[in-house]
Amino acid sequence: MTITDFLKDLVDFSEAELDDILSHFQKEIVSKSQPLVEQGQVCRKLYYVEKGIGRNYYLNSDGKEITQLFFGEGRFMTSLESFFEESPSLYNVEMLEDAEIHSISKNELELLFDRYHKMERLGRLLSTEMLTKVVHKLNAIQFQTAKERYEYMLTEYPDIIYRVPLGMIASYLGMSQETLSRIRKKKIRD
Amino acid sequence: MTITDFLKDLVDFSEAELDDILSHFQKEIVSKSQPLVEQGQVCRKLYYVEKGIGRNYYLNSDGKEITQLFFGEGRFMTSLESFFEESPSLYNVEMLEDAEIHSISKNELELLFDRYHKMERLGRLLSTEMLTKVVHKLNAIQFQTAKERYEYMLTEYPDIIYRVPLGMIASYLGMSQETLSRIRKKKIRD
DNA sequence: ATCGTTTTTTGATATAGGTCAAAAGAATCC
DNA sequence: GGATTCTTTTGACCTATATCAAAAAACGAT
Repeated sequence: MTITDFLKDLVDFSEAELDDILSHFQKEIVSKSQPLVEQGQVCRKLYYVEKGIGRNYYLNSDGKEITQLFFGEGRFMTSLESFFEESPSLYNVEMLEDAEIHSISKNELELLFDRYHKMERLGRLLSTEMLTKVVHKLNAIQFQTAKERYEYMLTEYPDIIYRVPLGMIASYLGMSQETLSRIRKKKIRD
Repeated sequence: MTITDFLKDLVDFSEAELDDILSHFQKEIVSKSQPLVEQGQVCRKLYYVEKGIGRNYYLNSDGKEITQLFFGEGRFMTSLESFFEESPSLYNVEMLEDAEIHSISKNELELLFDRYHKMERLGRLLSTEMLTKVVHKLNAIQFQTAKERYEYMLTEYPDIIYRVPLGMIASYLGMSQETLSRIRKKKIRD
């Protein structure tokens, strides 16, 4: 879904408003694995994912990559806290496929928030939506077995599960890659 | 912190705006354990917690209570998805102490969002803040040992940890009450 | 203060899922 | 199209934490 359609769907901007808003976004073509943000840097941009899948991840104390969130097409992606509070990012952000994204800096975004009541609404709606998604995930992780967590992933992100390496999904679901591999095998047999 | 001070701190409302906004909230005195929302009902209100601690929780398939989130003083509390999407709540919501809260219905809130650009901003800021908190928790839960999760709780919610029963904290942290009891005992010895 | 209820602790035992290591299978590159 | 690298699977073993059960402690109401 193009960013234009996405914005129109959520809030009924006028043509003029929409044009102005879109003019503050930059289209970027990025290739697979090219880092957009690195752990320790301040994340300066918010991205809309038009094509591709992104993720943010960090290296734990054993140097293992832990995927925190995936961002599919039609989602806004950033290193949340870093972007909004201009603090060093705890996460790396990257695209997992060659991708087309649209970026906007914090200043430009704030400017749009100031200028348009409707833009502020858009921000609120997106933030609330994201919040409910994260709460869902939290629920899945907090008290479910490895098998149930995999099933949650299957229903919630069927598009993503077959497009990214197993190890990333495993860490996203809070289990080892070996465990996920065994679960998946057992699933297929059933 | 009173709701008035809280709102003023976040966004610079004029006196008139603030008066109008506050007039849409109802002050409620609720006693401990009195249910505000029950699993299956639609949650009709958003609450500001002025005094007391609230939580939302659900009963899992074994009938055990799982606490999902705590809401301390100065926080907005609701059954998130239920309130915004008017869907049956997955959670029960209650106060854990005799409490003073301020409530607003979805219609009145939407009315304020429509009326004031600044109100919309308030909503966005609160939602974003909540989002980062939940992401933090997710992080803590996803890959940390029981001991580390307890330490996260100590630093993130030192006020809450000594005011609510152990079992609720244990389920909030995704571990059994026995495990939390043993961890805490060991901590004291060090 | 005392009885009943709720919460916390403790001990014994069980198990889901982790870790390590190696093999098998895919994908990528010259 | 084989060599190299990356990803997934498999097996053996181990550990953190769950579960069960019962005692101890704390809390609340009369």
